[in-house]
Amino acid sequence: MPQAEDRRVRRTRRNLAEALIGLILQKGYERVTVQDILDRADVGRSTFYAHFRDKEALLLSCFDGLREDLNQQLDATVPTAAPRGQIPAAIFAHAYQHRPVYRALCGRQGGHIVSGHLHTLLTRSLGLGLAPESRLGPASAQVPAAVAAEFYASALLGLLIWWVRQDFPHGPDWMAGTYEALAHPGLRATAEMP
Amino acid sequence: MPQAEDRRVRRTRRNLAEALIGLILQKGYERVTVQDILDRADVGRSTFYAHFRDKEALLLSCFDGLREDLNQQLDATVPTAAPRGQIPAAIFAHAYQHRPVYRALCGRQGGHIVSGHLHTLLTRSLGLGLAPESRLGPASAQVPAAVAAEFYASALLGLLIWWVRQDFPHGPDWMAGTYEALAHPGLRATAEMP
DNA sequence: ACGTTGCCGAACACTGTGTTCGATAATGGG
DNA sequence: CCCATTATCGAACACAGTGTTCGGCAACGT
Repeated sequence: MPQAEDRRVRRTRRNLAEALIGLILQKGYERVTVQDILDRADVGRSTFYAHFRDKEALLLSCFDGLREDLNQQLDATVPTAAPRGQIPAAIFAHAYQHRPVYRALCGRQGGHIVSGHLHTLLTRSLGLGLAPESRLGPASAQVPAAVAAEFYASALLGLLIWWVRQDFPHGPDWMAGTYEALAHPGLRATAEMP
Repeated sequence: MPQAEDRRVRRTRRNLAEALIGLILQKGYERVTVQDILDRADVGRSTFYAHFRDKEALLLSCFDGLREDLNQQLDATVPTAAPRGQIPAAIFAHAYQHRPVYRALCGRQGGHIVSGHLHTLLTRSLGLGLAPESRLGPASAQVPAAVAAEFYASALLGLLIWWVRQDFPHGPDWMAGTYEALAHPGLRATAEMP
């Protein structure tokens, strides 16, 4: 039983991923060509296509790496059935830990592909603990859970991307706190009354 | 002095725009080729490039059309220096009026290009009446205006795109109300107390 | 009616994509 | 340590789409 897989495979995939990320930062995802990746990673053309259908598949594999790592981190901090307040903080912390990758995937130069997948991911995560129909927000109106999830996920993703593109001008805790303050002003006012 | 421009020019541009929008709905922006547009619009290749640098330029010209119309509508309803609460409602109303175009530009098939520009537009609009540094939200924490604008703009855009992609399951007023309820739960709770 | 201007259409060079295949060399199990 | 396996290389190829050029024709507005 092999320990994980052929060493050459790991090497190739890692080289390709690193090459792509570096190139995105240099010239932007759209302008990166498969040939660029090949040259930078020093990998043969046929080899590339043996691993990935196209440029986008490679990009998504990078994203998947991050995603797994994030899930692992979430499961670690909160063993089972977590209260959902943890998620935003975990996201910001994770992004801060992996600044270079996030810069490439969510930065100005990154394509919008990853942002889209992140959006889906966040919407699912935030909408997880919500009944299909229920009043939302600390206060009044009857807002369907799906809509609320959409609202909060978009807002969170907006802050995250803004943060990345401004090159992390604040700490992850500050960002998480700010998000909470904007998302649940009522709660915050109560909880932090001097 | 010509009334606007050569009739042929208007015809060509209109045909191209309509062809693009139709094709986006059919096969998605990415898959649309310049040749597709040419065939559908029944316009010569060289003519296309006499008007637009590439596919994206045509797309942006469509977006610009919408944008101007929206601004005009905003200026109409609120003559000068409007309170910013009107903007979300105006956006939802505008989208509802131009459902077909919004479906193409912000729908699942639309590229992410327009969404990006819309995001910029909304962030600017919502951040307009805010001092560079100030406490935000009805309650506590000291949130910079730029961050708050980012938050609200992303949330609004998220709801808008969700709405379009669900094929407008609610009225524009309901959407605007829901947005307000989620964005300013404190205000809502006060304003709508029975 | 006329000068101007936009349109056509076919040809062209060019860039990038994705596939194929035989030869070579690294790998991990026995 | 050896060997069967398997990943990689590299070069060639067909293909799709892009953006440009230019002469002739037709529609336009005045």
